[in-house]
Amino acid sequence: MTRWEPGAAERLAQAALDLYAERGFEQTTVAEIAKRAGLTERTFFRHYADKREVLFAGGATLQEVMVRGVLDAPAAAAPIAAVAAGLQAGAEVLEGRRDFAGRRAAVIAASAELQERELIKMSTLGAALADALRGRRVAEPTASLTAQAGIAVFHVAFARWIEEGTERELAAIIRESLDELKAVTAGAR
Amino acid sequence: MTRWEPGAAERLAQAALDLYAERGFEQTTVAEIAKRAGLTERTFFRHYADKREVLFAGGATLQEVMVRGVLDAPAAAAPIAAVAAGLQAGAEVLEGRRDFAGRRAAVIAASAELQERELIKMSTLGAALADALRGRRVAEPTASLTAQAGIAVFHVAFARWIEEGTERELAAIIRESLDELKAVTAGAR
DNA sequence: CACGCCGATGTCAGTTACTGACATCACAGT
DNA sequence: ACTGTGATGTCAGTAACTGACATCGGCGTG
Repeated sequence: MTRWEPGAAERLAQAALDLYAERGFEQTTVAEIAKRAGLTERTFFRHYADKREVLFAGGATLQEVMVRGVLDAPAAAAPIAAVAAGLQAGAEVLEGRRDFAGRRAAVIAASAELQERELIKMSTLGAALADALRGRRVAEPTASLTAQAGIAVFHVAFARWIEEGTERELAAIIRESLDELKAVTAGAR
Repeated sequence: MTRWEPGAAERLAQAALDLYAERGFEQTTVAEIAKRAGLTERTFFRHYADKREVLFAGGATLQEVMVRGVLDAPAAAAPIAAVAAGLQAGAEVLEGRRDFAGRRAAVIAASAELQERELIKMSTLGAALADALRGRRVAEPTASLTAQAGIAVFHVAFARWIEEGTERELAAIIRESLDELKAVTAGAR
């Protein structure tokens, strides 16, 4: 007989996503989330640093996968190609969870506060990708600019993936967006 | 005899920047800021929506100037060139306030919460630039990607401008960073 | 098997960001 | 003089978050 049901963090995350979707992020109190998960408010904050983080905790995994993808790209690959490889690796992780990703994205889109957190996560990811590029002996500012461009591509592609009702794969949309970026910047200056 | 000293918003902003710099953002309470400005906490929130916004209220002006710069670029200019014109217009506004910008940047760099707010302001700026491009009949996704790239360039250039102790002009650093972006993406795919 | 430590949770009190409702009073216009 | 208005003050309240301490099953150790 266990003293508590296992999976407290998962129950909290599920309850939070449901409540945020039902009545909005600002209108949901942490006490309500905890109650629905069968726990107390204090326990919520032991698992998640704040009310927003419950939606973003999974992002660390995605970042690790992408960084590995960049590092494992062929040594001869150009910086932008290495980043592309990282994005593709990340896309594989997401590929099976489109409806979860969509529900989560809708909740975030409805709250300015959550958008702030999303942006800083993206920025952290960009920094991690830049770091990976430097690990491949790419110099600054090429590393940072390339990583930023990669993030922009991912952002645009992810939004399209969620928006399109179709079965089109995220990986394909990323390739397409990258081509578009190339076309845009070709005429620079 | 006036009932209150004028310039309440400015006094609050000054007091906030000073205190954030002295002891850090999280360690400063709104009550302390208000007291130093000779006002009450409630009045602080009448001028600024929250504790962070006091550092970002001026950003609206910068955005307007940049948007105008994009719209006023020659009709023949390519999207990326129009964005570049907008960034240059923004640079002019900042050019005279390097030490203020530096102090503010240092405070923001020391706080994750403030970085979140900074990022969303940058994102809003990016959206506004994309909108301006669409006003120039640039189609999606070119408009968004170009604007994003412009933001990335501005971000990198601004950081360098603050970091370098020299008298080098922000405008010049922006031109240089833009050239680097062009070089990076030229090899894409 | 008894003991004792550990880790996840609960309980409780406190701080602080932020909000709504209402009061005050110099100033401006009439 | 009379009155409306706007910027501020006062006060009470909600909810995010934190620190300190209590609880008690499970697990390793002797």
